[in-house]
Amino acid sequence: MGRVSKEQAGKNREKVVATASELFRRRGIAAVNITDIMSAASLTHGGFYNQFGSKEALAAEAVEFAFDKALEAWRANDRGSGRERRSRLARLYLRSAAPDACPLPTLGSEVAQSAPDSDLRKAYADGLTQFADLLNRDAADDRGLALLAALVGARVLRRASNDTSLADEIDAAVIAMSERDG
Amino acid sequence: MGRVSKEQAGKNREKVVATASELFRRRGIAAVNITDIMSAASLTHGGFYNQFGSKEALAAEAVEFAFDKALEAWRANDRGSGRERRSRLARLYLRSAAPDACPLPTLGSEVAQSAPDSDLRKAYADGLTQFADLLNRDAADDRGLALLAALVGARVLRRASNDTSLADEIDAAVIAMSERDG
DNA sequence: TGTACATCAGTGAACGCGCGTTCACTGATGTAC
DNA sequence: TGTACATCAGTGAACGCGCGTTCACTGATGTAC
Repeated sequence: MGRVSKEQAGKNREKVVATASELFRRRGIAAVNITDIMSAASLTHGGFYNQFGSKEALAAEAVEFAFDKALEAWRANDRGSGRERRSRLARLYLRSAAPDACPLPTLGSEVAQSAPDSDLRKAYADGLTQFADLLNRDAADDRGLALLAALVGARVLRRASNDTSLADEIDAAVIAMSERDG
Repeated sequence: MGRVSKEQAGKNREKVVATASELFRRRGIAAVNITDIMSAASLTHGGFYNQFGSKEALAAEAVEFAFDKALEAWRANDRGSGRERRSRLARLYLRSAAPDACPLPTLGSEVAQSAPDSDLRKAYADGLTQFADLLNRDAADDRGLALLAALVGARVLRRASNDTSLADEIDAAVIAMSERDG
């Protein structure tokens, strides 16, 4: 194919990050290989190391990207205050599908396995802080933090079980909590 | 070493399951290899397939074992009712360390990647149902389910972030919720 | 109860596959004159 | 503005390592007589 314009190369790079971000959120980091990512971005795997230092470096970027998208969706729906605000955000969170989904539940355990000072871990911790701040912003106590934990847990449990009806019950219970507990 | 008595072989098998159960809860399934498990149980890796069909088969058994241990700890502390009962169980849950810890947060995403009809998934789903039933037992509504989600989320987030103080805050918020929300 | 043989738990080396990473190569882009 | 050369994004084959799994072997246990 030969060399490609700088502009095109930049676009390709962005596409790889966005693609990886979605694949990682859907299937986890370890379960997705470089070839998967590159071919989903319409490239071949060999060129990967022209753009990224390693798979983990890409993972860190992809996680940052994922948080940006997820937080963006939250900010776009950030109206009102207190209980009403939290329950709107909770509903949004539990409904959002892969491309907009939050990486907190999906990638938690893989991040837990990465080195304590890795960029991946930093990206995750940073995203967590932003979510926590946003959700807890207008609470006198820590209701927002408890809700965040419940949201993350609800998604973890839904993904792992194939019992959709129990997962639906859990979601409903978390939303009910957000409406009650204000 | 030569053949070993049936009784000893049985003990060895149990030890492998118990060891694997702890290692998996601590580090996840993929991050622990057969050699790790067998040598932690004072055996060599070659004998593994005398006792187990595959790593995943062991994982399913180890997860069952883990749920048994975790549920046992809960049942031993199951007193009172309503809000008070739930908050006691919540405290216990958030404090328990690896050998007694619940597999729900740690193994969620690896289970999510396993085949829909795998024994691993069944073991996980079964454990989830038991936890849900137990915690939600005496609630008129689904408060127990919301709390379970929050407990799982709190542990996922603690493991993934190295920000201990935020994790502590989240735990406190979940406990506060369990005390308030009764 | 003792003896000969079969079984099979455990050992350690080896196999094979998947995957992250490297490398020689291509040819269009970017640059120097 | 055109031409010659250098650069480097992308390609596809190959490398090397880790790990699940297999296998030939050992020798104590279990069993048949």
